[in-house]
Amino acid sequence: MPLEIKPSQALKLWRQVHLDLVRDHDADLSARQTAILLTVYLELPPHTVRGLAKQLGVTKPVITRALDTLGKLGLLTRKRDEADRRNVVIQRTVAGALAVERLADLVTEHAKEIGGN
Amino acid sequence: MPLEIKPSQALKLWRQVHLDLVRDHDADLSARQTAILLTVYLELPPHTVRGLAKQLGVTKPVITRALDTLGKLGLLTRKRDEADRRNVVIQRTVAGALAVERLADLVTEHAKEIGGN
DNA sequence: GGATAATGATACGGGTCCGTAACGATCTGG
DNA sequence: CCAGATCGTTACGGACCCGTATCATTATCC
Repeated sequence: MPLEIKPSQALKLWRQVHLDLVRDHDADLSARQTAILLTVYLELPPHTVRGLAKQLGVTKPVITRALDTLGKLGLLTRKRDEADRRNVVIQRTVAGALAVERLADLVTEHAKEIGGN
Repeated sequence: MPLEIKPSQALKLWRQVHLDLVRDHDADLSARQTAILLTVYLELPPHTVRGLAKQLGVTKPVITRALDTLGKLGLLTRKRDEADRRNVVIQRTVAGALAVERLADLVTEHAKEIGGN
């Protein structure tokens, strides 16, 4: 059963969630950072810098910098891959999982409030 | 009829749309810019700097700068209010309407692709 | 008219991010 | 082994955004 959303509903939902994100200004993530965070938490590991760069269609330094920021926020960690020490594996954290969960709740809550058209 | 979305569906949807937004990197808006753009296009006019600042819970310079950027992108325009020349009225543009419409389509398309859990 | 208030814009010092290019570290294949 | 490829990071110059404070312009009210 596909998820049925009308364009007008989609826009209301998008606006309401973004308003909340702006107002709770402790979690001011850019679109790229959000995409990275959700990819790490939704897709199967392992996640590497190169793999993320390819998925997002951006260069590696972009990923490195985003990981710097997300790491500073405690939302994920980097670990050197001991099997191939050139690689860095991106791992989840408790704080990151909570942030993702909160985002999910934010979206579902606002979806409930949105009427029929 | 409220909109029913499960948390796991919400996250998938959020990720897919953000991935698309990152890949079409002509429209790299921050959360604040997105909130402003959607507010202008969804809520009834008139929109002022002060009003937007209050709705988003941020200071006026934040709005001014965001309007600078959004104006430079052609997504909206400013016009002096002739009735009270202290006010600036934020107005929609054709390009902005198209961008909003495209975002709506993006969300609805990805919603369709998302399965039942 | 003149003091006061309100509105949006600007100045400033600091931080973050960008894209390109280069770099050190590590693996691989002959 | 050693040249070459691969991986993630860093350097650099430039652009953008932040928050606070201040500014110029305009309206209001006595």
